Amino acid sequence: MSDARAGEIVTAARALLEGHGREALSMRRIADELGIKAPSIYKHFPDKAAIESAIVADGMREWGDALRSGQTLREIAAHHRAFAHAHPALYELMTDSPLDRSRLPEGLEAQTAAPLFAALPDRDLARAAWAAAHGMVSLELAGRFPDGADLDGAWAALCSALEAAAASGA
Amino acid sequence: MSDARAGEIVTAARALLEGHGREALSMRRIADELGIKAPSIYKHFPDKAAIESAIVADGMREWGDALRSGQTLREIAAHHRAFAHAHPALYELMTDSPLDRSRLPEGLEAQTAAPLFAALPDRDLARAAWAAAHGMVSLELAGRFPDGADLDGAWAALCSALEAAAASGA
DNA sequence: GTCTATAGTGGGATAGAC
DNA sequence: GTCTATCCCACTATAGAC
Repeated sequence: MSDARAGEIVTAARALLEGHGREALSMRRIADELGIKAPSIYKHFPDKAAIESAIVADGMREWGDALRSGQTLREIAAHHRAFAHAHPALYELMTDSPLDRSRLPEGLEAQTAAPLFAALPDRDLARAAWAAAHGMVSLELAGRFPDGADLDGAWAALCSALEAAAASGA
Repeated sequence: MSDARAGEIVTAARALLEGHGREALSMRRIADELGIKAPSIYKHFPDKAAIESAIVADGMREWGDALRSGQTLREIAAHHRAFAHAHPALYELMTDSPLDRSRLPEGLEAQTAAPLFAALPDRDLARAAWAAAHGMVSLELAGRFPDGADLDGAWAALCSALEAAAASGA
């Protein structure tokens, strides 16, 4: 499971996910991408979920890195947004179902969230901020805002509200 | 398409969606529920998407009704949350993909959103609030908050921040 | 570590008889 | 307006040969 081929499989799977969307993430297509047959993959991973978990783990590491490169709430929010837009299918895979924490490296989830809790020490407000940013991103990705909507304006309003709350509530 | 049978098909489809989740929403299972065969459905609807659109339209009407029964931002948020928890699979169907507005009654989307814009006249802030509430709900439904997380507290923090912003920004 | 062959399950949709 | 029969597609996964 940690042979070189396993890495190639995860890389191919992620390329498929990011390049052709979530429904392209099938054992057959992953195998095609590598010039092998689907059953061969099972010599390297027990099932499809294991491949997805490996992709999610990679994604969360990169996501955490992106968030860590900001200090203020606005910067963190901007990095969150940019990451999601750069990797929309990956972002959805990472967020739209329960994390299988047993298949993820210990502490990875906390490490990813750390920058937000550093910027917003109040737990309730931090969770609200994480949800708000996730909501903005997922509605954007789902194409649910009207065509002319000023999304930069909505992000700015959101950040202002959260910053004010953090300043007053501390 | 507006015969009595069509209504029964939508009702059965929705019951399946809400009772057994999204993957249960198949032409075969809808037909089973009505004691007919799948091909018969095509005499009433051109394709599966048409049935889904009918479900979404019904859901949006009910959702709008729920939101309209609140005046303050807190009440509207509480109704939004309650609606989503009462109809999780329906809520996801309504929010996780682009609206096919051509298959939806004219003005329905605006009617659903109206209560929020009434409570928060600032468009940017209103969109941020809608996104934030959606983010809270979808992370809740996806089981993405830690087990002990105080979600009522996060909702309260969110509403406080938005109310304060509305009061100061007006 | 790859293959072929296959099991088993599900899906949307159409043609044409009645 | 319902049926049977069917087509075509897709998928995860396993067994066993090489």
